[in-house]
Amino acid sequence: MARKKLDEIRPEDDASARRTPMREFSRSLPMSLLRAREAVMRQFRPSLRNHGLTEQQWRILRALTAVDEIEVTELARVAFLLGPSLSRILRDLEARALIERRAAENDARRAVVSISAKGLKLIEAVAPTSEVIYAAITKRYGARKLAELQEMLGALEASLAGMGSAAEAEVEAED
Amino acid sequence: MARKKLDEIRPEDDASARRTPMREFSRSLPMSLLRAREAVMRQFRPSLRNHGLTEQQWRILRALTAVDEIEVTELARVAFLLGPSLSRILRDLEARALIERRAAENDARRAVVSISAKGLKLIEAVAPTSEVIYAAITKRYGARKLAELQEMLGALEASLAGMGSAAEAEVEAED
DNA sequence: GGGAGATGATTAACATGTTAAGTGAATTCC
DNA sequence: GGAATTCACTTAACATGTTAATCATCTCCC
Repeated sequence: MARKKLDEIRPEDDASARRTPMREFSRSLPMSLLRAREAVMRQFRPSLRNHGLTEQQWRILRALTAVDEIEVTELARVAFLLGPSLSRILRDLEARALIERRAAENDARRAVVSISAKGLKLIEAVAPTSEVIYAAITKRYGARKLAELQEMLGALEASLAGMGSAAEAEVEAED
Repeated sequence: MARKKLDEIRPEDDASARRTPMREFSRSLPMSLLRAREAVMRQFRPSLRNHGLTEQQWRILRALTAVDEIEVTELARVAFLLGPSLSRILRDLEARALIERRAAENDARRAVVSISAKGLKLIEAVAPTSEVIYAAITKRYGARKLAELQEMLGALEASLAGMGSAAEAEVEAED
């Protein structure tokens, strides 16, 4: 139960002595992506917060400015939110009169959402600051490098798109 | 209030007609990072779930296998979790006897955490599948390209590290 | 045209993200 | 050496992530 104290082993021996060989934790791909995204979002969050918006609310309003109206399912795909999150947020945004919602013409199951005039006004108040931040990031990191990074991220997403979960064998083995 | 109907305008006119010029939403850096990370985590989540672990619980146990024991604050830094999240998760992991906790010797404020034998056993049960998945991702995307991507992500994080929020001027203006 | 299954959206339940406030212990500094 | 401050951690409160279940509609097919 009790494991070796730090002063009984040299730090370099630590990993090899006890562990299943694994990649250094902090260098795993999920952690790299998480830290990079957090570093970026940390720049934007204060400005959004000043305008009473969360990151996800901003994503939704932002997506709505690009279309006249859109069905909820399609909005979820575009804003990259799961249905339940989107349901809650739309309820709140509608209560704040930032969006409008109506039923689809030919299918009572579907709902169609659009941004309101008030929502557009809010977007226009936030957008300039967001652009300034984005420009600052681009300048710091380099426009070319940024484009290359985005291309590589898109390629990663694409290469994993058709990858059936490698855990499937394990699932079956434990059923 | 009412905005143009889709059949009253041509789709190409839509954006330029109403919007503050902004980057195409789906190509923004935060969205690219979010989608890429989700594509990766989608591969791992089923396996973790089979073992009753969330992604964050796994991160914590994983980090604990690399050290003998560690203070909570340092663990938060390594596992990239905020204090409140970590507090809750440690409480749960302790209740499941996957970790052990004690007070620091010279400072009653600090808590020191370590993984238990049961926790180690769980890690060793999950690790092989995780490695298989990681290997599959690496093969699909390319080992060299993956290394390059991680390097670029690290550089992005580093270049933004010292960047005071660009929203500061805005904050002061609205106070 | 009606019942079985599929579909779109919401609700439920639990875990985490995020900021602010609280608590107890150590440090500072006069 | 004690009040004020700082520090480590926890709680609180609210928003979102995640999976499962529910509900209403729609489609298909007999």
